[in-house]
This record gives sequence, C-alpha cells and structure tokens, in this order.
Amino acid sequence: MAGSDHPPFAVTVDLVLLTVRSGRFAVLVVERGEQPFRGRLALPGGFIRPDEDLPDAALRELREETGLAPSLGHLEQLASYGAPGRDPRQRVVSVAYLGLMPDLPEPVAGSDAAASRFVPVDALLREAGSLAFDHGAILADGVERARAKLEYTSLATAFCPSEFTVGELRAVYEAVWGVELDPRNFHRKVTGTPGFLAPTGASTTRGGGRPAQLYRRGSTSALMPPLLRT
Amino acid sequence: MAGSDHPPFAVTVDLVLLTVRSGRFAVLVVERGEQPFRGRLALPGGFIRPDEDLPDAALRELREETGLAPSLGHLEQLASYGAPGRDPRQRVVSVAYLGLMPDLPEPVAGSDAAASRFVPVDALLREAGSLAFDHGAILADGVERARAKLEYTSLATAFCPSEFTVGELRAVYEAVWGVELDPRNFHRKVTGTPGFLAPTGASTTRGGGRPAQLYRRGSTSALMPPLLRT
DNA sequence: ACAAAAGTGTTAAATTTACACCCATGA
DNA sequence: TCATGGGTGTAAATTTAACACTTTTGT
Repeated sequence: MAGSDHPPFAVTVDLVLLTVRSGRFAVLVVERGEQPFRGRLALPGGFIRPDEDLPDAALRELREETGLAPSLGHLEQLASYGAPGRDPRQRVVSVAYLGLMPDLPEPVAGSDAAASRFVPVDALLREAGSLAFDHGAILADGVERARAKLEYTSLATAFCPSEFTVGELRAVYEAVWGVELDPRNFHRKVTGTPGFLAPTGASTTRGGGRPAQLYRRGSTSALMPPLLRT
Repeated sequence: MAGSDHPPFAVTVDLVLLTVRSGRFAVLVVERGEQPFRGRLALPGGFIRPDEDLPDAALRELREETGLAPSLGHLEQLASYGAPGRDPRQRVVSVAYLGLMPDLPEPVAGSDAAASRFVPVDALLREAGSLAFDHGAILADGVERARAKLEYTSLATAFCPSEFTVGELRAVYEAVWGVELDPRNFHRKVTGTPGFLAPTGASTTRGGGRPAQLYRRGSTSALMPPLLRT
C-alpha cells in the first residue's frame, strides 16, 4: 500500500441538486460551454482543490451554482464514479453529492455557470444519453436514493421552505414518488410521528381553502415506521 | 471544468469485509507492515490501477485478500473518503467498498496480506483509533449500512453459505443486530415473504434438534414490509 | 351559496406480537 | 426418556386503509 509512484487521477465533485418546482421533480443542469459534449446538458461540478475536503468542495460548488448555503436543504455524498474513459480527456474519478433543496425564489443566483437551470427529472431519465459523460447514471442513482430516503427518513422536509404546511409536504411526496396520497391519512401519519414536524402556531391560507397550520422540520431523522409509497 | 493542470490525487480502494463467524459479527483487518501506522490494524486495500474500473479494483483486492470470487456474498460501493491529511504521505482519496460474505472454511486463502484475519467489530468500534488512518470511521459507516440493509433487503443471505436453514439465517440477524429474535415469528416472516427464500427440498440436522429445511437465497432483493430490529 | 383545501372520526382489514403447542432428531 | 431446535396455531393488540363528515377560508 505504500510506495511512491502511483498513477495520478483527477478528482472532481458532481452535484445532483434536486428540487420540487411547481409540482414537478426537477434537477439542476448546466449547458456545457466547452468540449467534450459542448452544448450538451450536464450536472454541475468541478475539480477538487488541493487542500479541500470532499464535503467542502461540494458545498463550494453548490454555492457557486445556486448561491445557496444550505441551512435549509440537505447535502450528502451519493457515490463515486471512476470508469476508465468516462471522461475522454483523462482519468477522472468523480465523487457525486446529492442535494435536496427547496424551490428557490430566484432560480439561480450564482455566477459561474450562466446557463444553469432546473429541468424535470423524468424527461432526462427517460432517454439515455440526454446528459453528458455518465451523468445520466449518476442522476438515476441520485433520484433513486432520494425516492428511497423519503420513505424512511424525514428528508422530504429538505424540499420545503423553513415553514410549510402538511399539504405542501404531501405535494413533495407526490411529486417525487409520482403517486397520489390520501390527504387525510397522510396528515394523521406525519403529525402523529413524534419529532417529524414542529408546529409554529401560525397558519396560512396560501392555496385557497381552510387555513393550514405551519410547521418547521422536527428533530427526528429516522421515520419508524416508514411512510409507504402506495 | 476543462483545462489541463489539475492537482493530482492518488486513488485507492479500501474494503470493509464483514462476516459472521461463530456467532460474532466480524471484519477482515490486516496488520500494517510499513509506515505509517506500522504494526497497527487497518482495512485491506490498495491503489487503483491506471486502466481499472472501481468495482474491478475492489474485486481484485477482495480476491487478493480472501481468495473469494463472490458468486456468493455481496459487494457494493460504500462511500469515498478524501480529507486532506487522512494519509500523511500524500493526498489520497479512497473509495470504500462493503463486502458481505459467508464464513469461509479456510480463513484466508490469499497471499498478499499475510497477517489478515477477522476480528469482532464491536471491539474495534468501541474505541476510536484502534484502526489506522480513518479506517475506524469507514468501518463504522460500513457496519451501519450493513445493519440497515438487513432490515429492508434480503442481503442477510449474503452472510450464509449457498444452502442454509432458517435458524442459521436468524443467527445472522442476531449477530449483526445484537438482538434476540423470536424463532417462531422469524420463521413465519422469512418463509412467508415471496422470493426471499427458495426451498431446496433437502433438510439437514446440523445443530441438533429436529432437522431443518434447507433454502437458497431467493430472487427478491427488497423486503416489503421490512424486517424489524425489535 | 359554493368550491376547495384542512382536519377529525370511525370502521374493517391486515399485520404484528406473544406464546401455547406439537414435531423430529440425537444422546 | 429428555434436551434441542424446527415449525404450526391462535388470539390480543396494534397499525393501516378507506372514506364519511365537519371546519374555515376565498369567491
């Protein structure tokens, strides 16, 4: 394991930044300005700096692409991708991070990648090759992870603003899973799980109908029993 | 994202190889023969070759350390670790793989790491710093992942030989989770989950008592509903 | 008044849990 | 015969699922 002459690799971070925008499950993509894959869509990302830790690099890219410092939202490591030839220029190992974030007021405040935008994930996943490099596979892994984690963690709240209603939370589940949930049973389930939601006392009436209680995310991260996709 | 002069990283794979040996949840460790951390225990691993894919490198290390080509068992990517300074010699990003394997007849048939052996995980996890580098944290992540996956997948069968009894499968759960499970209800649960187990028709009487049916792993990978840790 | 969304009550079905009990073998 | 683990039955407690119904707003 020691020695001194080991093959050099370039190491990057790539981001799968997911959100729910107007009822659609969407991912942030950038349009590539250079070869290879010039003009094609890709996940945002970049090289890790020499003295930068992996999560720091992911946070820096997140900040550069979205202007968001995630006091809201959630960022976790997804997986690493290092097949020879995945980047035609050189051997690159990419550490992918998965970010879940609320729908941002201004789409992208960042500067670096001018042509970044959210697009619905289903269209991108449907046809292979719509993303540059192996980013289609990375996106598929991120989407699968997000869908699974909504079942057994309280991570759906990462898609919501700091205060939200039960109906808005349910809309997140329905958009991410692509199913319809019974509003009555959903309400009982999430409000009845200790630590999932913290009531603020306030209520709102955005959306019409009877005003709804506002909640913040609670302290629990594991949901026991899990929420079911039916 | 393009350019040409990027900081070079060394990239390695490290393996968290877990098994259940005589009722104990155990991990394969090697004794380091060189500095740094000479004489200390570490996870097996090594540098990725220039034209080698990540899973191939993990399989190669697995073969070198155990002689096992996993038709049995299970190998999946765990996570990557790249904090600056985690290896005092150079900047190293390590892609960790998690392997679950049956108790091997001959402990280690490999050649490379002479001083490799299985040790119980609880002792290693109890005190920080018992493993070299950041391998204690990697082990903790691997153990947590394995424990979680037993709940909602059929991966416990990866710890069993190709044919096994329900009692042997239950012993895996009890060793990994460190709990006792009701033998009657466990039996009903696993035999009643379609696709979890495939009966062979044969039976065995190892272990005393009434002979038990032998099963192979079934085709299902997701358990719905999950098995509970109580 | 009506539509629309929030929230509560209620009941049948399904699942889990605990444990009594029988079965098939070796010592 | 007894000890040991394998395996089935069953009933209470809990959880889910389906949906009727009431509440509170905007139009």
